[in-house]
Amino acid sequence: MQEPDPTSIFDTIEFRDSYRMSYLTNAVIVPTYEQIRKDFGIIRAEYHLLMCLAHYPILSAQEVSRLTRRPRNSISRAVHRMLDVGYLDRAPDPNDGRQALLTITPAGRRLHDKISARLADRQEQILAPLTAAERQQLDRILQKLSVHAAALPS
Amino acid sequence: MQEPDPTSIFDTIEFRDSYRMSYLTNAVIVPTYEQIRKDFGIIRAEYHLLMCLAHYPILSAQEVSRLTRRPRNSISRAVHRMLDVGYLDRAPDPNDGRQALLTITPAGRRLHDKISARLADRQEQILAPLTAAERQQLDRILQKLSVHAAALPS
DNA sequence: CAAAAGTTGTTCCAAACGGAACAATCTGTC
DNA sequence: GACAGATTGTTCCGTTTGGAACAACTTTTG
Repeated sequence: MQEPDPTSIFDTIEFRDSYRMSYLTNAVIVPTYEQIRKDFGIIRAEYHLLMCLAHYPILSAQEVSRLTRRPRNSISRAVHRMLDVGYLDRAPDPNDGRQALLTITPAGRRLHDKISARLADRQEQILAPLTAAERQQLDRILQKLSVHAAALPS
Repeated sequence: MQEPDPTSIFDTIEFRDSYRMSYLTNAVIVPTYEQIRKDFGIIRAEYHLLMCLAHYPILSAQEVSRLTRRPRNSISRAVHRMLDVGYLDRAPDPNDGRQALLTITPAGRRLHDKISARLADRQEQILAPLTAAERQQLDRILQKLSVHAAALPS
C-alpha cells in the first residue's frame, strides 16, 4: 500500500480551517506541553494559570476559568498544585467570602518566563515557512477570531 | 474585582498565535465534538477515523495514525468501536500479515456526511467575522503551516 | 537462512479530564 | 430581614488519554 500524501487530506474537507487548527494544536503544540511537563513538572493547565497571573496582577480562580475557557475544577486543581510548590499565593477576598485572590510568586514568574520562552521557540519553528506579510495577516486574523470566539457559546 | 477584558491577554504573550490556535481549538472546536458525541454517539478519534476513510478508499490503522498524528492505540480503539457499530470493514492484508485494510461502510459514510456538515456549520460560525479576503489568507496560511507541521517532529 | 532489527496492532495502566453534585457565600426580591 | 436563586470553589467519579510493553509478523543483515 502506497502511503498517501500526509497533508492532502486537509485540502478537500469542508471545515478545512478548523481541522487544520486542531491538527496544528494537537499534533504540534500539545506535544510541546508534554516536553514542558517532563522538563519543568508542570502540566498545561498549571502553566496557563501562571500565564494568566503573569499578565494580571490579581485574579480569582473563576476569572482564570473564564479567560482560558477551561472548566473550573481543572483550575481548582491547578491552583492547589501551584500553591503547594510555591508558584502561587492565595488570599481570601475581603469583599466576597466565596472567592480567593490569586497572585503569582517571584518563583512562579521565573518559571513562567522559562516556559514561555520555550513556547515562543516552538511557535517560531511552526511559523517558519511564513513570510513577514503572512505572519502579520495570520496574527491579525487570529486576533479577530479569538475576540469573536470569546463571545461565542461553547 | 473588575473583570479583565477576556481577550486582551492574548495580545501580549510571545507565542500569541499558537496560544490563540490552542484557544480556538480547545474552547470552541472541541466542545463541538462533545455535542457530536451526544448526538451521534461518536467521539473525536472515531470521527477522524471515518473522515480519513471517507477520503482514502483503503487505509491501514497505522496510516490513519500518521495522517492524524494520533497515537496508534487510540486508532486501534476507534477501529474496534467502528467495526462493532458497522461503520467500518476490515480485511487482513494478503501482502502483510501484520496489518489490516480498513474501508468505510455506506452507513459509515452517511454518518460521516452528517457530522462533517455539523462541523462545517460550526466553522462558519467561527469564521463569521472574517472578510472573503481574510478567509483566503487564512486558508492559504493554514495550508502552508499544516504541510510544514506534518514534516516537523512532534 | 538464521538472527537482529523494525513494524503493526493490541492490551495494560497511570494520569488527566470534565460533568455533576455539593457546601459556603452572596444577591435580589418581597 | 428572610427566602429563593445565583455564584464560587471543591470533591467525586466515570471516561478518555497516551506512553510503554507485548506478541505476531516482516525486513534486513551478516
